[in-house]
Amino acid sequence: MEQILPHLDSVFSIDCVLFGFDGKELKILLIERNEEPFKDWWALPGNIVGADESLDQSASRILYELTGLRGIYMEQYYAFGDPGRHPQGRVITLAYYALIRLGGDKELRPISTYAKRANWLPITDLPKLAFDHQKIYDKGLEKIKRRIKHQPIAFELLPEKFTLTQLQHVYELILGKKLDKRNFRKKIVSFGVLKELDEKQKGVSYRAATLYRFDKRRYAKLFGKEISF
Amino acid sequence: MEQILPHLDSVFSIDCVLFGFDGKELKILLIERNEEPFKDWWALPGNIVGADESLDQSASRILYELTGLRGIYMEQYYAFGDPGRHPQGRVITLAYYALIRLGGDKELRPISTYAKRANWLPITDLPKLAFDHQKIYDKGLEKIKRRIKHQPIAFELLPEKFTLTQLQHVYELILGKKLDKRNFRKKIVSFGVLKELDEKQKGVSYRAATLYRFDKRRYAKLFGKEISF
DNA sequence: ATTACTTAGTGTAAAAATTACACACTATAT
DNA sequence: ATATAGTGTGTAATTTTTACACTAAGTAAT
Repeated sequence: MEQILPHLDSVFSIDCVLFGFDGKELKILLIERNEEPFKDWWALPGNIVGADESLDQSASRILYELTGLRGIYMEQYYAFGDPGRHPQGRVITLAYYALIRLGGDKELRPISTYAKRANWLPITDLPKLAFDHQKIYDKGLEKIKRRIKHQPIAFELLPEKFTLTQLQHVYELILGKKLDKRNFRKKIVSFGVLKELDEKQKGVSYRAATLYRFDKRRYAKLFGKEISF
Repeated sequence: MEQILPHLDSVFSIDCVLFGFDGKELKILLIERNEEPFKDWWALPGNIVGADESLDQSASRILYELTGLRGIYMEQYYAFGDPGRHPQGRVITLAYYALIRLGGDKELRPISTYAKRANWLPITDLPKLAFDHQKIYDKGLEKIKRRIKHQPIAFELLPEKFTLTQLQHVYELILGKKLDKRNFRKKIVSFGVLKELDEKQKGVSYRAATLYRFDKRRYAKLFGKEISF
């Protein structure tokens, strides 16, 4: 990424678009840069790929260093490499996205040193981003919009046990449109990858909803068949 | 790519999976390597990204150098960068695919010098490939299988004027299954991106089929709506 | 205990899309 | 004229999608 600038002909980095969901809003993790260029700007977190790492390993390491999280579903989605994208030299960057549930049990570990601070900012109100990071983010959002229609990625944003209303909420946020409650339930249940639990939601001041869990086993068996929203 | 090996810490290259269609079979372009490592093996054509090129420009240049073709629909789809993928050092490569119609008017220009020869080989009978090129190819095929369901890429494999039977043939080859003729026609026509011409097929020894053309303008207007096979 | 409030949870009918399926037509070659 | 090979077309049954509104269940306040 951009915070370290060795004097090489070209640098290969990974930038991460970390989508977080706190139960209400979709957010992304941004850092405020402490160095030129783009000092004081917000930027996507990223880093340089290590010599002996695979790309996925590198992405996992970077995610870990920035958030303390492991075992997160993460996927590379596009390489950005315009010669002018970095003012100080050729930096080709590979973009990954990850989906993370926020709040709840463990708080995210504070971030590495190269930034003034890091913050989860709601995607509805993002600041101007450094470099071509707006473009990287845009493409990432586009990507998960498509992917959520065919892959069970929404569950990554939710706690292990969730209600159908919460799940619907995630779909609505990512797709950017309201869905019909009855039709949503009919369809999502018909995929057969949800396990209805005997438990109910707790701590709400109204009728508690049934909790569900994503059933990875049954999903694995479906392989080949396509989910389609 | 792999034929040139400057003594740098890491090298960034582009490899191309060029799918070609000759009216009968799906083929890909392979080169026979003339140098170690993997001397005499078949490999995907590729090259190193130039210092002042964007990634897409670089891919276009490489395609042009290898085939003499310009203006081909081409898209990056995955970066491969396992530390061990190249025996002589770290080479991160970005894979692009392109779809090309073979035969007909202009023959492909012969290939650069770094290979003994280049050949279009049917995908049903591929040799062992150098490096991790089998993996790159597999992922590329997977990619176009998905993409052909939502994007009008099949037309890139056909001449400008084509029959519905030829179009169906392309879909069947890529999807790897037979389709019903009447249903296929109903659906593909319903998308509204085909222009029926007044011309008929020529040179066949049976009833000549009507020719169609892909209507880019009407497709552009559809943007937002999804084609779905 | 009654009431007010808030979200959970459910069914159906109409419309649209998908599937399965077979034969007559047309051009050419002999 | 006849054989041949691929073109081009319609419909009925099934499945999927859409649109739509009320009762049930639990909590909170009185």
